Amino acid sequence: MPKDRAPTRIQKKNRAAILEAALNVFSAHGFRGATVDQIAAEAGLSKPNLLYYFPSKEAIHTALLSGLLDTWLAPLHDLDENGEPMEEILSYIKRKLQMSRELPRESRLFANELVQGAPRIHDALSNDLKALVDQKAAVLTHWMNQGKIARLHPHHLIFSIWALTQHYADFEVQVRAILDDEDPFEGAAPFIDTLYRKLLTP
Amino acid sequence: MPKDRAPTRIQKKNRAAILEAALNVFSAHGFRGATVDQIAAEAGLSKPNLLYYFPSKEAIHTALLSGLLDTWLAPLHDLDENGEPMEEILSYIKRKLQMSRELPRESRLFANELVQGAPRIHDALSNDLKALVDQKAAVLTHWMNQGKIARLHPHHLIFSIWALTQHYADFEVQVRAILDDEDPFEGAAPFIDTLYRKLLTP
DNA sequence: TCTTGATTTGACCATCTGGTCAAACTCACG
DNA sequence: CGTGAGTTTGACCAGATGGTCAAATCAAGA
Repeated sequence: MPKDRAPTRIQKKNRAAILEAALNVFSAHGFRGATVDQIAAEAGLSKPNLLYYFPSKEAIHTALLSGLLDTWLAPLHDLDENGEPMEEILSYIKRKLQMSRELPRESRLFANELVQGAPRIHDALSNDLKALVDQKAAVLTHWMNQGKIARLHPHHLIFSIWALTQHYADFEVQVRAILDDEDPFEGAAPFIDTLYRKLLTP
Repeated sequence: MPKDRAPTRIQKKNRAAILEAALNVFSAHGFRGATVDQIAAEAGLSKPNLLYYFPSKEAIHTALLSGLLDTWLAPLHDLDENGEPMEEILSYIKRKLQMSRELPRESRLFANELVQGAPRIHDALSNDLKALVDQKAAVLTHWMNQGKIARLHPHHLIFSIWALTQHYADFEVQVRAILDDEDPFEGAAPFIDTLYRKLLTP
């Protein structure tokens, strides 16, 4: 294993290749379903070589998850309490859906983890995530009190946005099996926009 | 393996115990994450004894999935084209949410399968499921044409119902991590009801 | 009770999988 | 160049896992 000096050119390249490969494999098969050989092959490395960069399969998975958590929560983080309520929320939803479209592997990575009880990120959920959600829920409540948006349970409002947007990435096969040729996101975007416009109008 | 006569008392009991145990294990760990030993232990059988009733791990999984698919789709199947539109849809949603509450393992079993690309039920999706959804989508369209409910993309309307209701079962850990003590379904039911009332009112 | 098919099990096997290690090879830099 | 750190690999290992099998045990009808 490399010492903890500044990473060399090769280290940067290989670490990145490993994480990229791991994202493919973990998101498609879950933690248990992924094999180190598979990840190594996809990264263009031998298994021992891969384990030269990460001490274990678990370490790769952890690195991936924690590295992506911020990205994943960025849209919610960006919800601005000083902005125009309806506009802020609809733009949050738009960014969230965009994310499902552009980063479906990331979505499925988290989905896999969550469906199985989130054994490896339970802490992040009840600490970082909960704190962020509670804070934004307070903003929503404030807007409701001002009469800017309809009064609803703020947490469930956030859950509904997650559910609706991530559904298209997480259960893409199902959606595609039902929508023959149609691009799922093409129809989803206006549908979801309409939905929340109606729902949030006081 | 037992001959294909009428199943004996013992066969019935053990097959049922195996499927029940398999539901626990597969829904919690996914196909690859589940082990035959684990299922056998949970069913109170030895591994060879379990494999006396089902020829393979795969066979148990298949039997489970196909045995539960009907149950899973029953609420949608029951959507009555001759009923009162708004009432029919809201009652479908209610039953679907009830199902997530009472059968979360089943929900997660399918979720696990879907997130990973549904390798084992792809056919059922593009045949049985698609046919059912297309048929019910036509009913929704008819209601929209009659002006009984707001005009929306019928397929996405159905997807949204699935997303919102199943979210509470599939990602229960996440929901519970954020809602401290609160029963998730307690708040979800009125929220979702309000949402669709507003959305569907023409 | 006796017989026969149903049920159960301990022992076993091949394969897969995460991980190790020493030896070989490469690269950057003095 | 030469050299030492960084990188790569073939061979290997231990444990887990899906599955097999012959022998033992059990259940129920004649």
